[in-house]
Amino acid sequence: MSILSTRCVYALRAVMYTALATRTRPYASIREMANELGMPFHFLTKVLQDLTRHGILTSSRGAAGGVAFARAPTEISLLDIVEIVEGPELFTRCLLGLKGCGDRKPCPLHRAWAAERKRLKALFSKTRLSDITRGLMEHTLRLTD
Amino acid sequence: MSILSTRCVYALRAVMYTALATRTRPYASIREMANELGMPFHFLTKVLQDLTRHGILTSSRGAAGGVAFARAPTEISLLDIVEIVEGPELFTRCLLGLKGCGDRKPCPLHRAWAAERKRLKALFSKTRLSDITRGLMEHTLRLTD
DNA sequence: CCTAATAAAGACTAAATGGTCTGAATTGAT
DNA sequence: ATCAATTCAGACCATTTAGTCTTTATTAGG
Repeated sequence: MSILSTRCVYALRAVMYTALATRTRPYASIREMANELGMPFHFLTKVLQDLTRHGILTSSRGAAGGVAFARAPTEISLLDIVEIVEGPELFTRCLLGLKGCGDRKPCPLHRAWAAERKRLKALFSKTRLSDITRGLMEHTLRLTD
Repeated sequence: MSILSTRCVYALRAVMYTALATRTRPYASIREMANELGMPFHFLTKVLQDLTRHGILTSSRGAAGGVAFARAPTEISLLDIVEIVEGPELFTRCLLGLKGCGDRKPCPLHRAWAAERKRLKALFSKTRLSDITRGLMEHTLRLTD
């Protein structure tokens, strides 16, 4: 799809949606979220359960249930999400998958990639959900096609 | 594996190997390449056939056969390889896969990602095979674990 | 206490990706 | 001409990822 798996993309868009939705009510409904964002409901459910198990979200069953943040949204970075879904090494590993690739005995792309992955990682770690929420409320940002 | 598919990683490492091997003989043997680089032979064959069909490589069957470059290695960028294997939009599309994501009505990551993908694309397009070959000959670069 | 709405759990299917195998076509060397 | 080494072609299998379905446990509200 892109450089991220669809699981990961769903997770990111979903937490952004959750950040917006939980401003007006205690829990964001997964079914509603799936409809709004055009994602398969059951699949989204699994992705969010994963985030719940990892302490990003809490959930409530039953009527008016859904998911909310376990920690303050300002304390959750997009990197937290990506690392849970894609594994912790996306921005650490060699681009060519070589085991001992590093400054000594590098692969042909090591130098350039080492700088780039640092930037990429920073992109995700510096982005706060709270900033995104504001943009979504003002409709200057969007989460759907 | 990484942000690139294993097909793509194989393709990149293979052309780098080919650039090195064809300095001393007309064709690089695919079987030898598969052994040296630790890749499944038949799978690598397919990946290289793909590059042959797209005019990056030429091949020769029979004894002493193998693959060589169809164009001068200095005229082939790593981006050419990546775009053939991963499709032409890896560094163009929205990170969240949204259709009309752009400067007006952007997704929450658009601004940051637009800058980043440009860099990433540049990383691949600016890297010349010839530079890599030199490093490989001097053993300051490597293609295996 | 009931009931409807909801998330959790897990079995299952579908599609994409990675990998294997066999046989045919081609080539260089003997 | 023959033979061994090689790529090419395509069928096939395995693994991973994406997606579906059904059942159970839980919750709020009447």
